[in-house]
Amino acid sequence: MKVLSKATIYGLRALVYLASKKDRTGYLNIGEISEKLNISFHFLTKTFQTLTLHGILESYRGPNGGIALKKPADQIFLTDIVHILEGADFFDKCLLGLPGCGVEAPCPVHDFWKDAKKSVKHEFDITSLAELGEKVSDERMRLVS
Amino acid sequence: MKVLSKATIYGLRALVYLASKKDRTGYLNIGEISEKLNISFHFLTKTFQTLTLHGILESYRGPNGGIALKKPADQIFLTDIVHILEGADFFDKCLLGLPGCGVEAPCPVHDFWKDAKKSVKHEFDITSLAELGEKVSDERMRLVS
DNA sequence: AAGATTTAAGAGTATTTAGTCGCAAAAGAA
DNA sequence: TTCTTTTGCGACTAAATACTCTTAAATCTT
Repeated sequence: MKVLSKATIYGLRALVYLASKKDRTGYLNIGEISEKLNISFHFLTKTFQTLTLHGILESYRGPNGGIALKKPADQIFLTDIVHILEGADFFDKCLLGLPGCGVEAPCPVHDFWKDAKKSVKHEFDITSLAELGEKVSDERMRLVS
Repeated sequence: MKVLSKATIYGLRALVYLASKKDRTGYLNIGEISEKLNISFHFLTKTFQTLTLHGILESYRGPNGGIALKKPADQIFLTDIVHILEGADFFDKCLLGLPGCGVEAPCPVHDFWKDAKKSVKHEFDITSLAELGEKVSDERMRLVS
């Protein structure tokens, strides 16, 4: 069940990594992140640019530069990131991709899908980077390798 | 929120259409279906071939040939179709696409995603073509145009 | 048997997504 | 000022997905 594009997946992983490094002050080097997470440097850079542009990150060039979360990790939710990287209508699309499908003329699967989607959206809405970052520092994954 | 490939979306729409035509006996012409649903004939044909191969449809060549559901519509569930067209591991994948992510070494979002995914899977498991076909005949969509 | 109809199958094309590369711009260090 | 580090940004390449076209095979009709 593929839901997110690679750009979003990479962005998410990197942000979770950032959130898990909350002790470290200052900027985190993109090169280092891409290496640790085994993600293409240039690809990740582009995604970070988007996130910087949308106020999730702040960046700084030059030695000891890099990126940092612009807001506390507990104020950034999955929904925010997904909306920025996948589009604002991410949760509004019809499962069957029917253009006219909506409240007035729902497609056959609309109702059933609406419920399932709602529960996914709810998880995205309440899950913050801080929460996910905690789990990483709990040594429960090799995301940080 | 894109979940399904176009092939699956088209296949689903066509199957729902088929299910809604339960009064009609015999085979339904692929050309007619593709025209009614505004889906590329050749593309749809390939998807139907896959579904025929996997026992969802039966096909017949020659005049008055076409395709028909091989089983009653209330015995075909979304899960079946999705597994055939998207792969058997459709509901088993990690949201972040981490290769090693699983029960033993869950990734940070694994737990939260697991719950959301479970509810989607449940809807897929209990929703049959018959149910969706009913809704179409209820004139609630322009799927049949 | 010959021709028409309709699915099967595979090759070919186009579009989208993913990933790479090179250089410009900002900032610090020597 | 010049060199080094590091992000910004645009162009390019590769791969995956979506779509099209042609021909073969099955079946019916005449």
